[in-house]
Amino acid sequence: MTVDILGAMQSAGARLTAPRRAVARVLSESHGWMSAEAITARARRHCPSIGLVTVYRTLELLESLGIARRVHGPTGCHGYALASIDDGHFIVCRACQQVIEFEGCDVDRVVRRVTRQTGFQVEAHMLELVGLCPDCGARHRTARRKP
Amino acid sequence: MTVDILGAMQSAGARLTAPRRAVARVLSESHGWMSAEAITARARRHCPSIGLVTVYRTLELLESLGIARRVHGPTGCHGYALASIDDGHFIVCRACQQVIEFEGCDVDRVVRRVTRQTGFQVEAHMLELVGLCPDCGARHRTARRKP
DNA sequence: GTACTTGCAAATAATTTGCAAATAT
DNA sequence: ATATTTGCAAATTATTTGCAAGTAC
Repeated sequence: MTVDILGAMQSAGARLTAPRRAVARVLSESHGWMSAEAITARARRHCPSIGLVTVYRTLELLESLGIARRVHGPTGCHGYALASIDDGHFIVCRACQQVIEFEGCDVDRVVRRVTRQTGFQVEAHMLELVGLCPDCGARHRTARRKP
Repeated sequence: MTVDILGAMQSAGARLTAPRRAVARVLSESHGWMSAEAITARARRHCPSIGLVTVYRTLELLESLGIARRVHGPTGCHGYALASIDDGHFIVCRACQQVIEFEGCDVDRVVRRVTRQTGFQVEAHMLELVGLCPDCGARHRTARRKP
């Protein structure tokens, strides 16, 4: 595990249980975002008794610790992925659900401008890029060449 | 109605029905985002027989025409608001749900950088700012002064 | 007149809550 | 020992679908 999820949970006063370890492991082994359902299925490999509810609760915990973040699709907000960068953002592949995190979103300039123009006091922002990862992009181009 | 929603629907080949007029009117009179449920309730004033399902279908239509856009909250994606600017973005007041649209998000620079760094081919982006509108901000400060 | 729309009821999907049993510390 | 955590079943909330009746054009 790149990020010390277990350590972070422990320092936060949360108990290290088998279900939580399982969710942490699944998330850290995933290179994309996963639905709660998918996480549950995978997590059962390491903790057969785990239920969907516990996964939701663990995700909630990880989210509050800034370790996981929701991935919003145009259809809804149905995914979770690990977030190692503080205030980082995701770029998501629409084909294979791969997620890469990036930091520095240059949004400060916009925030300043919009603050000035609207009088709003901006507290948070949400940025997500969607597209095709290199592999899916290549596959896509190949597919189009010979329809 | 600032934007000619009805005209746009008509040009798209959609029929101008009472329920659709009602939804268009409600959305255009709203200064914030509204849930499908809330839109239905308001729309009944103009079209008493309207049902939630039709509202969802109308919103889907308006969204496909680029006239309405979903508002994503941290908790989910449960709102809709009018979108007059092509490729515009929202700044949302977390207290009163007021929504103001702004354009130009300076995201191009980030997109170019992330494209270079990840090899992703970016097709879309999603940006939303959350904060307090001037009124709610003032109210908030007043409330804190005398707790 | 006909193809598009509507509204209902029911289906599906996503997430949350109550609570007794299990367990990490 | 004890407060936290789990998993189930059931409740909620959000959204979609099938279909007969209604309606804009």
